[in-house]
Parts: sequence; structure tokens; C-alpha cells
Amino acid sequence: MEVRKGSWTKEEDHLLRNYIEKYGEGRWHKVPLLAGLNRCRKSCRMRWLNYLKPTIKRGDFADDEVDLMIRLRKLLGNRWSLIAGRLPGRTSNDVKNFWSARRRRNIDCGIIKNSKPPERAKTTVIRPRPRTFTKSLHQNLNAKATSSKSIELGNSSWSTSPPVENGIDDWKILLDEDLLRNFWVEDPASMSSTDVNSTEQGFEMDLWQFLQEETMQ
DNA sequence: AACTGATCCAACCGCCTTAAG
DNA sequence: CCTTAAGGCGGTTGGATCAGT
Repeated sequence: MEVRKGSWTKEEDHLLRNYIEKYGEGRWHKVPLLAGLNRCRKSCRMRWLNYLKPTIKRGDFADDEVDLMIRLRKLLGNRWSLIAGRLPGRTSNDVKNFWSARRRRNIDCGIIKNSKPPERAKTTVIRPRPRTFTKSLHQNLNAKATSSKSIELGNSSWSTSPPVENGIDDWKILLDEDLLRNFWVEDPASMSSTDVNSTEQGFEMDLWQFLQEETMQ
């Protein structure tokens, strides 16, 4: 039997909500059967995560959200789920849609203003390389942190977490656009789509905590 | 009121990663 | 190891709605 596609009906939403209430999120392969939905597992998951989930925030992005999004986009590239993860209540789909609308508008403006095809902006996606945090490295970092108040960006020895002693201001500096490129180790070999997960770990570090704390303020 | 182009956003698709057997 | 199934992600599409004429 063909699975249903297209827009979800209220009845389907109701069935999915009931399922999640009863069994919780996850085990998406079982959802169609147990919820009584004639939808594929992916469709169910997508509907829940992007639309039905109660924590989802509706409406326009606030200025601070946009600001944070721009900074994160510079840092992470088109990794919408990671970006969305730092914007409470926003989904990767929201972020993605926002960004493509924004991009479209900018391109259109370019056509109107310049009356010639806009140059494709050269974006350098900077992906941090995960590094093993060895004991010797840690000692080295501590030595550096105590010997200098400022971060030596050009010759940074750390890629995942700054010395704590330098405080939050250092992270703020790091998120300034001109400094971003110098901070992360650029790795052309890892620009391929297959090298996504190797970078993931690095971001579950102090940076994220800082960003979250900053957005809470 | 009717038409048209622009915009928004929910949904689909294809690919990749991961875990289990 | 290899295979397979499931989860997850980013890119893209297309229908609905809005705005302008």
C-alpha cells in the first residue's frame, strides 16, 4: 500500500501527538504502525520535529536570534541543525528557510542595484578539526593562559576550548567575524560532506555553553 | 474583482552516518 | 569485515498566501 504524501491533516497530527504522548519520541520506524498513520517514518519524524513539537517557537526571528544565527553561520557554515540547536525553540527547517529567504532577497537586491548578475559570495566554511586533548597539551595551555591575558589567535594552540581564565570576553572576540578565520584550523581536506561528524564533538564544548548563556541574557 | 509575480514554509528527496546482526 | 535498517541532515520543491497592478 502506498504511503500518503503531502500536507498533514488534523487527524494525522492528532494520531501522531497521541503516539508521542504514549510512547515518547524516537523509534520512528514503529510510528506509522503503532500510531495508525499511513506515512513513512521520515515524514512522521519531520512532522513532529518541525511542526508539532510543543517547544517550537513560532513567529519572526528576534534581532538577537538573527544576530546569533549570522555569527553561527559564519562559524559553522550550512549546518542548520547545529545552528538551530543553539536557538531555543527553533528548528533546522526554520533556520534553513530563513536563510534561503534572506539569500534570495540579497540576490534580488543585487540584481536591482547593480543591474548585473551578483557575484557569488565566496564563503569559506571553517570547520574546526577535533584534536585530542592530551595531558601535555593541557599543561601547555595552562602555561599560556597564565602568561598572557590575550589570546594569540594566529598561533592558537587550542581549537576546542579556550583557557577558562580568560573569561567570556575571549569568546566574544572569537565570534567577531574578522577573527574567525584565524581561529579555527582551516582544513580543505575536511570540506567534503563526509567529514561532518568528526567536527561535531568539538562544538559540544564551552563555546556552546557560552553561546547559550549569552542568548539567555 | 481578477490576474500575476513574489514570498513563505511545510514537505519531500537523496545522501551520509551509525549501530546492530 | 560486510550488510542492512534506522536516524538524521541539507538541498530543493511546490502549494498556499500575500502584495502589487
